[in-house]
Amino acid sequence: MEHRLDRIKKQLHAQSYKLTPQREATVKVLLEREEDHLSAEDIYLLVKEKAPEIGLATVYRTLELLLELQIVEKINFGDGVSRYDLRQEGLEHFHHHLVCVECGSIQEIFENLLVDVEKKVEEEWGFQVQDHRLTFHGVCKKCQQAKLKKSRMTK
Amino acid sequence: MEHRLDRIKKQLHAQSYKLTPQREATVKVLLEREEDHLSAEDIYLLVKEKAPEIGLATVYRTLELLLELQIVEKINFGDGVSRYDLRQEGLEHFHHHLVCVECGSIQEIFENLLVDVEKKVEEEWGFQVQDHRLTFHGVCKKCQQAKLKKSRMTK
DNA sequence: GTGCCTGCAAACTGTTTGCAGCGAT
DNA sequence: ATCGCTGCAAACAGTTTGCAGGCAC
Repeated sequence: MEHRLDRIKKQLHAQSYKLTPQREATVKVLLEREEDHLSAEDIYLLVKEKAPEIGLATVYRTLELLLELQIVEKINFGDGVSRYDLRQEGLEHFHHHLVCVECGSIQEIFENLLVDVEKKVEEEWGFQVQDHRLTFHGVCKKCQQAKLKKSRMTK
Repeated sequence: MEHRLDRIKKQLHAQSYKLTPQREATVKVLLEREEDHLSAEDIYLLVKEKAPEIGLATVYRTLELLLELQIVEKINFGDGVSRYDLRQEGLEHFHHHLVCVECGSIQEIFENLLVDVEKKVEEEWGFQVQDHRLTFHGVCKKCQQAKLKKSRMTK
């Protein structure tokens, strides 16, 4: 965990930005809650626990900065809120998401499922792909099992 | 074009909603500008040309209704605005988008490129897919050619 | 008259901006 | 002394809501 923070620190310095206490607290929250797809507000509240004097605007500015440095990605699952997701180190493509319509959980897929699809898009549509966003909406394993159980009970 | 309007009218009636003049004007705009990925504001301005007395709130309410009836889809390309896209009749899956980072154009792909991918997701992750969102960001054919031309000129 | 639908204005939510102050160099 | 960074408050943009009136049945 620490090494990732260090690497981010270096990335910032390389572009002559500083890793201020507020920025560090924000990055730490992102690292700790990596799987969580937090909104800016969520992050703000969590950062406040570490650094109570921080302002929401600072969180937004930090996130914008991290976005610019490609450390995080901004995603939008359809509710009006932007969520922030750490990019995987050493993974050139953006990972996919499985959003459960029952329980709202969000699972991540790091395997690149789109290699063939991208090839096809480049060949058949002449479109030079740089990045992608892929989200599936449906029912997660857990909720399927829960539903099954329920239907057996009512039988 | 008329037949699609008729069909939508029937869909509304089936759920005991009325196709009021305002709703009709809104749907007509959506049909006429089908390829355009309009925002609510865009739609509002276009509808105003047909029905100047309409209010923005009505447009929002109509779009919400159409969303509920699965006639349109709400999409978000990352700028803060929701855009509305007519679903293709007789196409069960939601179509894909190619967003050009150079010129901002948005191209649609109606072919379902995700059949194999969805199968894999169901099998390997146990996730029961209902719908998907796939967007590619990159450079469209036109802009690639324009860039090529430019680079030849500077040679 | 009942109930759906509308326009308007106000409210709300998430995000951005302006500004004065602070702290490190 | 400069300059980047911060907190606060105000501004802003997109969307939603409350409400009184209107229209169709």
